[in-house]
Amino acid sequence: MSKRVTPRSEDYAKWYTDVVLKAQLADYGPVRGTMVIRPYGYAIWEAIKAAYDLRFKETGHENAYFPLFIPKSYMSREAQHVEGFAKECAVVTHTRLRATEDGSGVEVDPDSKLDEELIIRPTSETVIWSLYKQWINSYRDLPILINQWVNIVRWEMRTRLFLRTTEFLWQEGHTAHATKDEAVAETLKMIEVYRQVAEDELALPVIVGLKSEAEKFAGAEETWCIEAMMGDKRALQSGTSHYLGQNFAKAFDVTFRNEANEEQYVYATSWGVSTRLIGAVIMAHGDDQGLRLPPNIAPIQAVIVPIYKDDSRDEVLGATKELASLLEATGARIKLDDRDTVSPGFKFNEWEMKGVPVRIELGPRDLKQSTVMVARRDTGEKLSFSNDQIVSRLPELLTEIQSGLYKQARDFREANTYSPGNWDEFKELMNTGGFARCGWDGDPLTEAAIKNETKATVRCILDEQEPAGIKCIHSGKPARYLVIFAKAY
RNA sequence: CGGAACGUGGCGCAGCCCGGUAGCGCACUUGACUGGGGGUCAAGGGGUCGCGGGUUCAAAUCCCGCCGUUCCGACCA
Repeated sequence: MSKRVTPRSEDYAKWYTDVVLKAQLADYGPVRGTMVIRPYGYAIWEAIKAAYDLRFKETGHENAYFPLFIPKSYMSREAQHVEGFAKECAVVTHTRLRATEDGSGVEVDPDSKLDEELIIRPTSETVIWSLYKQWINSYRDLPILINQWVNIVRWEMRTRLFLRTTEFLWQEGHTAHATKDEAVAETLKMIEVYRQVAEDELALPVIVGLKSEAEKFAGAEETWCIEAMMGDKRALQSGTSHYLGQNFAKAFDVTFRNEANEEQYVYATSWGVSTRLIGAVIMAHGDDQGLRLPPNIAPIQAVIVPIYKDDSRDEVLGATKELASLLEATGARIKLDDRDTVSPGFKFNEWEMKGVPVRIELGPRDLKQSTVMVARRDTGEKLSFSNDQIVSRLPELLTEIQSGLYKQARDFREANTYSPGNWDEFKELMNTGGFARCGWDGDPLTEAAIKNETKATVRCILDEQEPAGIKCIHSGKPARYLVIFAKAY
């Protein structure tokens, strides 16, 4: 493997894969479409997870765990749901192996065939609603506000590390409510939580909107989403929150008695974000040196690299250890890279590849002057600070980098968001890349035609209100919605 | 599932056309020198050439079959 990553301008897809592999975030698993999340990548996931989990709990949700296996028959209860997921379900048909007769290996034991096959969850609405049926009898049992952090399997044809893999990690919230208003409010509350954490913690500017009929979740009445622009100007759906109406309650016959002693179906929501967010962070912030991590989710916020010759070694190492504990006392996540086996130049490149926001160099020169050299990953700037300064400046520096990365990504999105005036301009824009903010007549046939001609899809509907005086970019009819069109991952 | 390419030390590749001792770079091991942007020199270790069959005195190389992977489409968080 070469030392550098493929430049983004040369081959964006290859750049992405290079960064994932060289920053040691993930590796390919032995089964097609699977990935191994390596410790550094998993640490990023843990930070993202912690940020979301905190907000979920603050908004009244509890974590639980539902089984991986779902009876096949459950999948067919909700008509749209089965249509949406049937083609990508992994199915368990047998329960054991046996040695082959010639002893050369193992084979499926035909005697162990299951009467009813099991589906490995592609999402858990069905299994969860089969339990909610048992748990809900009265309005006094509502609302139920449950979340789970789990792995799921969707047998995709083509996969890409973090963005689309056969198995991935996510969280899925599943709530049950007595009224439509309450369920709709929950749906909106959670998309707002998604927006906040994406923007405040991942420094990922997102657009909040509603999915079109074609793009919404299989089984939902309405799907709300957050959409982000990646470094190649394509869109990435980064989180979704669904208002499910009474669809699953009806499919699983979940009713309750309201205060007037009337039997009613329960209203539902579900919402999820996945390890795909790691892909979003990589593509929103990464550059040709590798990853650039927002300090709030960086496993290491500042790395200290000692620089010494044999005669200065003990003195420098002593000083860096002291500095490390001073900086740790500020609450920052610090790594002292005291490996003696690689050169400082190697460490610089390695930590830049891994996106550590701040690098602090300390060598004999600094020792004499009581200073340190500080390099910012976001701007590449190198600055000299006195020993005292760095301790008070580091927290500020991390805050600046956090907001700087957000601002860079938002400016990039704004600079690449256009309002094309006619169909030719639209087509040209979809060729060169970017978001198109324009009118759409709301007709699924128009949407399909646009996708067919340009590969662009409705990323989200910005406002449910009919926009005055705006025409559909494709049909020229009065627009039903103001939307964002873009090519998406 | 349609189109294309590729399977050779851990990784990336050359060798194949034209059959005859399996090679290069990176990585790895040991030592010395080095150390402020991916170090230098020296000495080492490691390969059933994806699997199965065929042709041949002889197969990484030619032929047939299978398996796998990647890329491009359709599908998708």
